Amino acid sequence: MNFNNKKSVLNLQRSLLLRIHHHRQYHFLTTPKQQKPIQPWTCISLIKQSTSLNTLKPIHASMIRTHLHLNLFFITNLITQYSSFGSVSHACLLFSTFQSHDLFLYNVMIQCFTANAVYDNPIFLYRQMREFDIKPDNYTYPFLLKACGHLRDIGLGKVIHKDVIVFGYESDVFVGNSLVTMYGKFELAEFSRQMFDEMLERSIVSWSGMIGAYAQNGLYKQGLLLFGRMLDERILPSKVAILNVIPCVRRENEADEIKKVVVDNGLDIDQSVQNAMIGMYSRCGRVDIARRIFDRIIDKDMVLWSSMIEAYAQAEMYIEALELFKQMKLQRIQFDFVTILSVVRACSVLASFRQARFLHGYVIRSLYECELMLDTALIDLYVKSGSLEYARKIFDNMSDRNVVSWSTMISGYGMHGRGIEALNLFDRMKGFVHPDHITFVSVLSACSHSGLMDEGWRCFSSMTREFGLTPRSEHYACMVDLLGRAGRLKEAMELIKKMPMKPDSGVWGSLLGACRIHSNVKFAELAAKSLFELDAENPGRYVLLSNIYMSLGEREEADLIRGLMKHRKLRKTAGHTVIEVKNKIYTFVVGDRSNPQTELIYEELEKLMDRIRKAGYVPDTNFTLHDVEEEIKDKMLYLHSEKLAIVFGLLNSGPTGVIRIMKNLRVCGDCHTATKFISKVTNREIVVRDAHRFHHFKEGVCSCGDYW
DNA sequence: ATAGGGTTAG
Repeated sequence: MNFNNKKSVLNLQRSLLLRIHHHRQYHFLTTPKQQKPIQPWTCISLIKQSTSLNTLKPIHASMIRTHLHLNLFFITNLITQYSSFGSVSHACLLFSTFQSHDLFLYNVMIQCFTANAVYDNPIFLYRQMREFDIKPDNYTYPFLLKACGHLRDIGLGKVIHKDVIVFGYESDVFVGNSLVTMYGKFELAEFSRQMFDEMLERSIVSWSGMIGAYAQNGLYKQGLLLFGRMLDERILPSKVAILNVIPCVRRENEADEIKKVVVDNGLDIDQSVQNAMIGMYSRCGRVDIARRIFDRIIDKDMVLWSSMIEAYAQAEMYIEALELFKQMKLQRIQFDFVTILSVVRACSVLASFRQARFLHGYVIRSLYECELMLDTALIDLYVKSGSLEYARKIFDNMSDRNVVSWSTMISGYGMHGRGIEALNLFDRMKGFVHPDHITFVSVLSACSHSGLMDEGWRCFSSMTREFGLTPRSEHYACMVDLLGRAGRLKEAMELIKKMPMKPDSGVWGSLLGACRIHSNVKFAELAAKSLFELDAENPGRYVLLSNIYMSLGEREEADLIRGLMKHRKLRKTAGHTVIEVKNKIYTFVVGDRSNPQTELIYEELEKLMDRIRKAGYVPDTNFTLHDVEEEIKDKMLYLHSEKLAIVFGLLNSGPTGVIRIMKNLRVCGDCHTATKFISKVTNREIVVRDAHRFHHFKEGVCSCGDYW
C-alpha cells in the first residue's frame, strides 16, 4: 500500500513479472510464413478488422518482421485487440517485452486486465506506474476503480480515491461514475450517494449507477425515489437505468409504473428489459403477469426461458416450472446450467426423492460447466427431499468446495436435527475455507434446532472473536430462537434489547414463534407491535398473535387482530400437507374430504387416535382456535391436515415403509406430539418436513428432542 | 481508449 517504500514496490514488481510470466505462451507466433511484408498504413486497419485470434496472430507475426512491433502506437492497438479476444496472455507478453513506461500503454494494459476479469493485476500495474512517476490520467481511473470494486478491497479503494483527488480528477464524469459504482460494490451506498451528490456534472450513467448501488444494497425505497427524481428532472431513462431500478420494485403498483415508463420510452422491445420485467412481476407476486409478458415475446432466448422457470420456482409453483422446462426441451431450445439451477430449485420446493434422483442423473449425463454450483444445488435438493446420505455423497465426491457448499451441507444437518454432525462439519470446514455470515446462520440454526444452547453461544461469540464477522440481525434471530424454544423468553428479550442495530422482522418473528409455544402474551404483544410495522403484509404474524390470545381464552383480543388483518386486506396462508404415494402427489387441508378414500381415512383416524390415547397421548388444545367445549376441541385437532396425510400414508404404503409428509407452514405442536405416539404404536418411521426443518419420528421420539 | 446491464447454488 505504501508507494514510497522502495522495497515493497520492488517486491510488487517482481510478483507482477511472475504473474505476467505465468501468462506466457511461447509458441503462439509459429504461424506459416507471411507472403507479403505488411505496410504500416494498412496495419492498423488490419488489426481492427481482425475477427479472431487466428486472424490476428499472422498480422502480428508480419509486424514483427517489418519491425512495426517496436512502435508504441501499433503495440497498443495489438494489445487492445488481443484483449477483446480474451487473450490476456498475448497482451501480457507484448506488454512485458516492450520496455516502455508510457501512460497510454499502461492504461491499455490495465483496461485489458479489467475487461477480462483479472482484477488484481491492474493494482500492481498502477503501483508500478506510481513508482516510475508516470502521472495517471482520467482514463486510468475508471478501469482501476472497477477492479477495486470487484476485489471488494475497501482500503485499497479509498487509497485510490485519495489519488483521484490528488491528481484532480474527481470532477471527471467518468471517474465520478466509477466511484459511485465502486462504493456501491463495497456495500457503502452512503458513500456512493456522497459521490453522486458532489458531482458537478452528471450523465444518465451517474443516475443509473447510483440507482444500481441502492438496488445492490437492498435500499429499494431510495432507489425508486432517485429514479422518480431522475424522471422529474426530465432525464430520459436508459435501458440500464431501467434494469437497475427493477430490482428495487417490490410492489405491484410500483411495477405497473415502471412498466409504463418502459413502454413510454420504447424500451419494451428490448429482450433484457422484458426479461427483467418477468422477474419484477414475479417478485411482486404476479407470476401470471410475468407469464403473459413471457408469452407475448415471439423470439424467446434461453435466458428468458430460464427466468420464467426461475419465476415459477420462486413462486413455489414447481409443477409449472417443471412443465415449462419440459416444453423448453420439446421445442429444442438450448439450456445451460443456469436453467438447470432453477429447475433444481423448483424441485427443492417440493422435493421428492424420486425427482432428485432423476435430476441428479440428468446433470451427471449433461456435463455442465459450473459443476460446483450444480453440485451445491443438488446437495440442497437431496437435503430437502429428505436424503442426507445422498447429499453427503455428493459433498464428499466434490473436487472443489467453496463456502457455499460447506454451508449448504452444514445447514442440511441442521435442518434434519443433527446438530452435533453440523458442528463437526463446521469444525472441519475451518481448515479449508473461511466461514461467512450465512455459514453462521446455518451453524446457529443447527444449534437452535437441536437445542444446543452452550454450543450456540460459543459459536455466536466465536463469530467476532475468531472470524472477525459482526453478527447481523439474522444471527440474533437464531439466538432468540435458540433461547425462545427453550422457554428462556426473558433472556431472549434481553438479547434483543442489547442488539446494536434495530431488530428486524426475523428477530421479532423468532420471539413471537417462541411465545406461541410457551404461551407468553406479554412478549408476544411486544413482538407483534414491531412486526405489524416491519412486516405488516405478512398474514402469518397476525395469525400467530391471534392464536396466542385464543389459546389463553382471550377471544376479544383475538378477534381484534383478525379484524386488523381483514382491514389490511390480508388473507391467512392456508395450511396444507402434501404426501407422495406411488408417484402421485396428494394434498390435504384441515378437515379435508376431497380425497377418494375420505371415509376410510376418518375411520382409521378415529381408531388410531384411540390407540395413541391409550399409549399416553393427551391432546394439546392449546393448538385449537375456537372457544368451544373440550371434547369438541379434541376432535378439531383430529382434522389437522398433518394427521390426515399420515393416516392416508399408513393406509397406502407397505407395512414397513417410511411415511414422508410435507407441511407448508410450521408443523402444529399437537400434531408433533401425536406423530411421536403414532410412530410408536405403529412402529413406523415418519418424516415430516415443515416450513423450517425436518422432524424424524421413530419409536416415539423425534430427532428434534423437545425442541419443537 | 474511459463509467452503468437480463436468468445463476447456501
